[in-house]
Amino acid sequence: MSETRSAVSSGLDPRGPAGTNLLFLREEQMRLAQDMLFFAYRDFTGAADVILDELGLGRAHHRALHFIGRTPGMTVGDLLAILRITKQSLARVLTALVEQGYVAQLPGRSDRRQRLLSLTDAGQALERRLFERQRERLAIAYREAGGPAVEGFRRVMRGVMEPAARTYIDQAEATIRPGARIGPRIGPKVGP
Amino acid sequence: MSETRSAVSSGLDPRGPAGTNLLFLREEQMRLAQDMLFFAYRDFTGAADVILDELGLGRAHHRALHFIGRTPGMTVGDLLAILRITKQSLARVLTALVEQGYVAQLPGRSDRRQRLLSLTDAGQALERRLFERQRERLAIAYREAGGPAVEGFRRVMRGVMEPAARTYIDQAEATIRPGARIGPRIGPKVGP
DNA sequence: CTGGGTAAGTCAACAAACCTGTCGTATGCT
DNA sequence: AGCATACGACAGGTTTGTTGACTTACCCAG
Repeated sequence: MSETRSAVSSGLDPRGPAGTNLLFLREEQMRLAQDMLFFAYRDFTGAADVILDELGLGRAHHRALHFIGRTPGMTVGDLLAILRITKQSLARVLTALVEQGYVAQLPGRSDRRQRLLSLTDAGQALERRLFERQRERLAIAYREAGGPAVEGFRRVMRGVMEPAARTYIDQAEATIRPGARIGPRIGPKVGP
Repeated sequence: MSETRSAVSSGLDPRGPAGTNLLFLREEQMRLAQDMLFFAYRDFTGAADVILDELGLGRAHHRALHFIGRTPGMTVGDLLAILRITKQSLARVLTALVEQGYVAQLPGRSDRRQRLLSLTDAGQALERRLFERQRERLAIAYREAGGPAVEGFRRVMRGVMEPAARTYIDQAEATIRPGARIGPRIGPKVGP
């Protein structure tokens, strides 16, 4: 079943020699990107679902787990700003993760109102299991596409994001490639 | 506050000239891709939310609208296979779109059990409005990244998807670039 | 033409993951 | 002391997804 057949019947035969309607091509290009973002995100996130289901957790939990693992010691507010959900939505997910021993909360040293988030050993182990599934997909993609393509991928993805997210990415990238940045130099520190 | 610095405290100073721990870099590379997929998807889909809210529609409606617009004349089953949701979830969205005059259903000619989906004029207009918002983001990304990067982006995104989605993409791509395919040749074509 | 399988719609009940709004507590800053 | 901030919690609501059982209409093969 399913077949997934495309009935691309919309006119505009671009058979003309020099003319080939550039506007049409550009638009098609972008609609294709829409498709791809949907499919890639669907299949990438879906890769971890099996494990998640086993544990009775959802994708929301995975997202929290991922970002806490990325920047241990982050505050609840930071996580809120990244996920763009409300405090209450996060609270539900977070308390579940804390209760099940995946996430630890420690009072901030400089500001004791904060509860700095980090993964416990169990949390790290779980995050790793989830990551491995997604890693497989990504490894396939990177291998098939080749090094230069991966660089292009990064540049486009970066461009789609909002400025704050770019800053996040640039900082993370600086960890692994201390030279050669695309965007403007970034300041010493960042507001949310 | 927030700092957002990754506490890569796990030993192995990659300062060594030739050694630079490739395994670590590869893993960081992939975690970075995880981040980017999240941010890019979040911001890309979010771009259309303003309009959606105005009309009391959600992202589920947008997704349906998009794919129906992409391949007019598709069956409900096709759409189900693409979205990967249940019949009932789709039914809710679809009946709303039909009732509000955005989507038309026509009985199939060869198989009259089917109800072929297409956008009405109003549906096309709405889809275009939604698309324009997302197009802006994409235009920025494409412009900043440059042509070769876009090609790389496509290759990686394609690799992340499941086979069925690749086929879909390959067919859509064949419309705008009849030559030079990466994947295997695809079947004859499909009547609308 | 009859019977079995298929495409789609529908009803009912439920769960996940969001949302708004409000309040309280501890803490920081001026 | 007074106001702002970081976080948690309660109450109630929406969207979007789920399962399962059932109906209607249709295709096709025997």
